[in-house]
Amino acid sequence: MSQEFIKKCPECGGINLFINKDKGEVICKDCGLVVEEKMVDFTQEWRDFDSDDGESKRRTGAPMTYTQYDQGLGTEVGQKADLYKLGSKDKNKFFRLRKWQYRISTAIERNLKLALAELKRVSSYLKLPKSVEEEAARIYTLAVQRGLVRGRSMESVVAGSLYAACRRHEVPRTLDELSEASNIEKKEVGRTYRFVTRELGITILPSNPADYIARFSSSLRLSAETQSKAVEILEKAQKAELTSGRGPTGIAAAALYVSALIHGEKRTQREVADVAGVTEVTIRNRYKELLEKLDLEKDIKKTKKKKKKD
DNA sequence: AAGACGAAAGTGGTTGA
DNA sequence: TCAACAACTTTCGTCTT
Repeated sequence: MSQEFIKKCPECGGINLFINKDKGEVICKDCGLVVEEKMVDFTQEWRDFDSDDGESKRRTGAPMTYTQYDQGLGTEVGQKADLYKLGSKDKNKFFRLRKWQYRISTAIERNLKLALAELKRVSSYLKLPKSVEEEAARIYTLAVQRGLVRGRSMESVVAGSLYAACRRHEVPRTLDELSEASNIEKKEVGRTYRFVTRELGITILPSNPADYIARFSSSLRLSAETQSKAVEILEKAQKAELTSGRGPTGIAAAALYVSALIHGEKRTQREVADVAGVTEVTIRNRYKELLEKLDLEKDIKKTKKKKKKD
């Protein structure tokens, strides 16, 4: 196992790293950056196969999960059915405990319970993988704990968390898609997304146009060659610095459009624009840039000539 | 007739004073 | 907080297939 230990804070270079094993986080004491989340638990895992007291060292149980509002570990203080066993002294104690437990749990847990139901709904609507759903739930849980939901609607924070989780796992859905699935305005999703990621110190890698290709390509029913050609074009485009600052979907759409032309699988600009959620004009602009900088015109002409022969 | 192209004006978000 | 700005959209007229 080659697990690299982080010794310096990548943000400020400080060496005052605080390791919180319970939360699985490493936090820089100097600048507050969350250096590493969900780190591996390095404490000794006790395994004991053949001694008599092995039972007590075994760790079992259902896997812990963030999509369960109490992470599947909730405790209920007593059931009414137990009451008949207790004397009056114990009954008092019982009620005090129950009240106490009720107080501490309500606010946050009730919120989580509702929110995670919504999260699951949206997630399944978008057919997101389980890992993304988990990540989103984790992000949302953190957000609630830090009181970031105050003043925002629960749904919008859910949508923001999901969007962030998608980005982190490189299974990008567009803001439009999230907006549609969650019934939250696009700009609101974007706003809470930015807010949540900033407040939680989640590093956001700029989304890569190539990640969109596969999905767009399949909804346009393009061949695998066209798809890989599009990725190829994208790589060249990135080297020519055509991608920075532009919307990733527009670039992906244009690359796919060109690639389709080259392989004689023509799609109209409108068709491509629709699946990518951009306008024809944007595709045209990107398309024009691609032709100019990447010298692709000859490839297109080739396929045109071929067609004439047929 | 449908699609491609381009110009011009409008929109929402970022940035820097 | 405001203005400048870039990316993107909307709309519309013209050209091409």
